[in-house]
Amino acid sequence: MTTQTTDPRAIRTRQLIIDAFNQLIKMKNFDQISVKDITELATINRATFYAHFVDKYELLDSVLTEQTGAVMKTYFTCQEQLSKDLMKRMFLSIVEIHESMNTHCRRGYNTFTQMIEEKVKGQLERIFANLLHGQKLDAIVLSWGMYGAYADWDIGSTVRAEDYAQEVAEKLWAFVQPSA
Amino acid sequence: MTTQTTDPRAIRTRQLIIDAFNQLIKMKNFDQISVKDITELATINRATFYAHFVDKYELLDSVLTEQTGAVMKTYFTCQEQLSKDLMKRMFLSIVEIHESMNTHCRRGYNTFTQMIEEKVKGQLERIFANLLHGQKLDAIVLSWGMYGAYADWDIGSTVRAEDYAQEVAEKLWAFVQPSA
DNA sequence: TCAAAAGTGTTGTGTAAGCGACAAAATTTG
DNA sequence: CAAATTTTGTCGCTTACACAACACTTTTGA
Repeated sequence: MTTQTTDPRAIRTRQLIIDAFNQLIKMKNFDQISVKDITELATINRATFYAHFVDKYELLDSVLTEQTGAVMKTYFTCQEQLSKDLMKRMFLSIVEIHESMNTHCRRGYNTFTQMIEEKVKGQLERIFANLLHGQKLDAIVLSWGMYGAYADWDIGSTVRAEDYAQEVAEKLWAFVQPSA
Repeated sequence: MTTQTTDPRAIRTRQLIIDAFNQLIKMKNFDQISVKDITELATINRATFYAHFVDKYELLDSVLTEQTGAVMKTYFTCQEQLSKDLMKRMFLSIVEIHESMNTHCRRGYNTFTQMIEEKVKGQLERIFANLLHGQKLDAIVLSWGMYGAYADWDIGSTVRAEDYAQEVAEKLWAFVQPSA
């Protein structure tokens, strides 16, 4: 939860930076994009960039957060009850996050996977913790477990994502409901 | 020739205002568009609007100038030599200016025709004066004559614009080259 | 290999734009 | 018609951004 300005100038400028970055990342590797490139495309002053982000790595970080969050939002809301179906959709959202990142940043996808993993696990953990009313350890196990399952599926599973998601949801559900 | 800022902030803001206005003019009559509407859609402060334009009438004026100029640019450049063909294209540009205005602002087109006439005649006069190296009276006669021809054609001519343009060009050419 | 060029991050100063408030039109409504 | 509401310009104050200059690091290429 960063400060979050309401000043329309700051909002516009931030968006200009993000838009410019998203354009550049389609064509270049992350490490061959300079802050100068970004600010020139965004038609803002370089000094202004540093008023919004400490460096391009923080920019990347916040873009990834935004992207992953946006995809998740299309699969589920944080207000839902925990359920097998919710878990299934959480898994499927991970699949789509990677797919969209892969097509969006073709060039540098591999260099981002580590960051994406951290982002996604972090967000999943927060959501689980929220739904389980603060059972921190459970939330950690679930988020890591789910992401691990995804990573395994990604390596070379031949099963359809849908089916695998179902299986994962069953397993994790059993974990949170050991009674049944 | 207004001051013309190079400050990217001012350029962006001006564009935001113009874009917002162009959106609104598609849906509302000019006189039911308030400055407040424009600034809200443009997400700028109302006070800022008045730093760029004295009122919405000046905004309209400069938008019309821009639009007519943009269309003309697609038909000819100010660097050309005066020729029958150039005159023909000048005439055709008038036709297109009215067509595009008509489809663009459906609602309030009629209220603008007077302003468009003044803009177009003014621009044509400047171009003619430039090409004729400052024969002011010739330039006036030519611009009024050409626009008058357009107005007449517009009322109810059944001739194709192309053909009429050819005719007009011949006539005006004879005027500037009385020797032939 | 080393000089030129390009990029980084920071700072001070000036300016464009945001914001709230205001009185004075202009519009709407009862 | 008058009261209520909206719109209009304007003003003082604050903030976000532009710009130029800076020392510094990294990349480039002759």
